[in-house]
Amino acid sequence: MSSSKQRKSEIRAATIKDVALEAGVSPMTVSRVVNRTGNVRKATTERIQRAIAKVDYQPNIGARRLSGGRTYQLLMIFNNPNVAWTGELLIGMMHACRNIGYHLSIEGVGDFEGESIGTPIDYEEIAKLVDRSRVDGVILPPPICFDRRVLEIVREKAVPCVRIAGVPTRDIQLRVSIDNFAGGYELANYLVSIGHKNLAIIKGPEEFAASALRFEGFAAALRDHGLILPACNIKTGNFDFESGSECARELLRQKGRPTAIFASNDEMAAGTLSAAQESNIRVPDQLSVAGFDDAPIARSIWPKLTTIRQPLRAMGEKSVELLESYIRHLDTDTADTVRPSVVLDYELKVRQSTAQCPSGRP
Amino acid sequence: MSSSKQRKSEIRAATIKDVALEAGVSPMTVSRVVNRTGNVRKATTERIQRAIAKVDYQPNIGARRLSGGRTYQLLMIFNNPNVAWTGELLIGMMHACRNIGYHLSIEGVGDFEGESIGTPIDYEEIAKLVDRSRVDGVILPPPICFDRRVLEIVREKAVPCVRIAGVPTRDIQLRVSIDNFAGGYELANYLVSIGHKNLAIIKGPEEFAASALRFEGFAAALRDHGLILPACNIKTGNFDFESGSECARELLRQKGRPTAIFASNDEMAAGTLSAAQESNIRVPDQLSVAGFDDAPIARSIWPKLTTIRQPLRAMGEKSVELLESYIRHLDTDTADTVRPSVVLDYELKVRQSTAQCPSGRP
DNA sequence: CTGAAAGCGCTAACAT
DNA sequence: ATGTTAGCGCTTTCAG
Repeated sequence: MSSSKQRKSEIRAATIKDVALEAGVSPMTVSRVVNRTGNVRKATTERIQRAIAKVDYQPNIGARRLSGGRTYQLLMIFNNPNVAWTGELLIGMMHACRNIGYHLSIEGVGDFEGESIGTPIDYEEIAKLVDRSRVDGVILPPPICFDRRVLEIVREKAVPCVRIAGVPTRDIQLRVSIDNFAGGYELANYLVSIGHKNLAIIKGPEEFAASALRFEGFAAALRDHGLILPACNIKTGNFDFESGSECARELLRQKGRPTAIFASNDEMAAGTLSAAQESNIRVPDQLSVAGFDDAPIARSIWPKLTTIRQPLRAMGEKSVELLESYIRHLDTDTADTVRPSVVLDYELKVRQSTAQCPSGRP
Repeated sequence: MSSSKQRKSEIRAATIKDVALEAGVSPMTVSRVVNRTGNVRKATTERIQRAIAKVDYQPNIGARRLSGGRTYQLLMIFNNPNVAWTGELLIGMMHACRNIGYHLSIEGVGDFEGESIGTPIDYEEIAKLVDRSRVDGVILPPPICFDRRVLEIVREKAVPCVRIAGVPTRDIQLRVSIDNFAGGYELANYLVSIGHKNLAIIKGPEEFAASALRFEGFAAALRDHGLILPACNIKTGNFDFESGSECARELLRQKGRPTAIFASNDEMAAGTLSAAQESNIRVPDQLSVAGFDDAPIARSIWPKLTTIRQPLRAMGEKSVELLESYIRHLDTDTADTVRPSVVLDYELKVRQSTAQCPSGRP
């Protein structure tokens, strides 16, 4: 009377025995091939691989975790209330997990019911989470991946960990990111190329390494063009809509107000647009606004945002792949063959929120 | 040399045997309690439950799926490119899954790389997915839950299934939703209460049952107030930003243009705002705009959207709980004790995109 | 380089 | 109402 028995299309899935029979070897040898544990003759390996394809074998994850030391389970811990952003990563991760036979669980920490980033983190909760969940590895997206205490906890527990964004640290090597500095640089370069000379930036929170890099790239480009970035044109927001519009209001209130504002992410760029509209400043005619991320919101507002696109899904996939290969190499003794840091390509997306600098202005 | 053995805090997790020992019963009796399979004396049950708490026992899902008929795995199939929206559901689902000891996998079908809803569905792909993944149950959020062919496939495979939104059907009973009719009604009622008489609606795609209900509720409220809804004030969009602005442009181009527009979801409402801004129509002074969902975007644009809030996370949670209880009752013979349809509360959120109807206009 | 034996934690089926 | 037995599919360990 079990539920699964009531399913009509019940066909027994192929097991390791089926493959062994098909290839004329023992299950153990098949296991070695599947787990790439080496020490199998090439000819045998190929024969087994053909057999695997033929019977459409997929290892039973339940059996694996029962016998082996691994749990075949990864955990993503997140505290970013921007679900659209995190969701894009998540889709990539789940996709990669399916491909490599892993499960993914996710845990939200802190108050991500609200919209604002940076609510306090309960460190004990995280420690417990990592202990209890008994996962093979942990994935940390921003902003939690910038938190030193969290990184410490992960190091103490000695659980393999990959970070999305962030900068390399001594303890936690695995990392997937784009080149945030170059992204900031390219964006500034573009804004200058269309005539802007009086530029402003809304930085992200100080703790975000990615945010600092975007700022540095931006500033470097202005320097290289012989432009100055006055302190009054540098604001610091919180990566959310409210802080973006807050900072923009301050910038737009100034006498010689900037002709272009770079908000360090799309949410704050949306806030900037909002502030401009409140003040009847027309974008892009009177003001150019650019964001960073190419989050869904970049295309769901008017005007659509010029932005630097991060390949979030690809980053999610890569993070899982990287982590898994690291975990796998831990068991053999070739851990050092894993390249710890993967940097993916960004892309400048020019849309309607930026335009040639209105002539007649400095 | 296994990776897990290198973890410092390695403490063997409690097994069913530990519980049995602690409670002075056999593992089998513990199993019966854990799985609520009945036929255990109340006193014994309580003793076992205390033991479970004491040793902090959590069933090993791997062992469970290996021995039992169940896979303890659910599958969400989605084709909605709006990741923010689907992501909210997902968070709720994952949360519930963790609580009940299930795993969740997700599969995107169709081209959800793009932004537009309603790309063609590959039915064979779905059939294969359900076959291959061998899950205990399937969760279908909109819009895929409105697709008749998909529902047919699920019925043929006889796999338990819960739908988010949608209307009851003969074959697939399990369903979580809000009262879309009432939501549409309440929103229209509110708009009329603040003086609007010339109202327009942008409907969602015809196939979406939820969309049709919102429309009917909206229309009913107008009728009840003695107002008419002329055909020229009814447009049909695609639940995305582009179609929303497209429809709004048409509405605003008209002679006696409406003073309030209800877009059937927030994405289309955002598009409506965009169209208004293009035409220099000030919202909410000259035009009120309302959406539906309270998706994240409702609070990331200016002016913030008046909308009907759907409790998406709660809906995600409920869908998993409902499905699991159904699956569990399949094994015993009390399937009919599961209430198939759960209707959660919506909430009218009044924000800045709506205002008193400008007097002097009809 | 390959195989045989044992057991992971749990539950179905069969006792009692 | 409770206990016993067997086995799920895989990997670890130990033998060749």
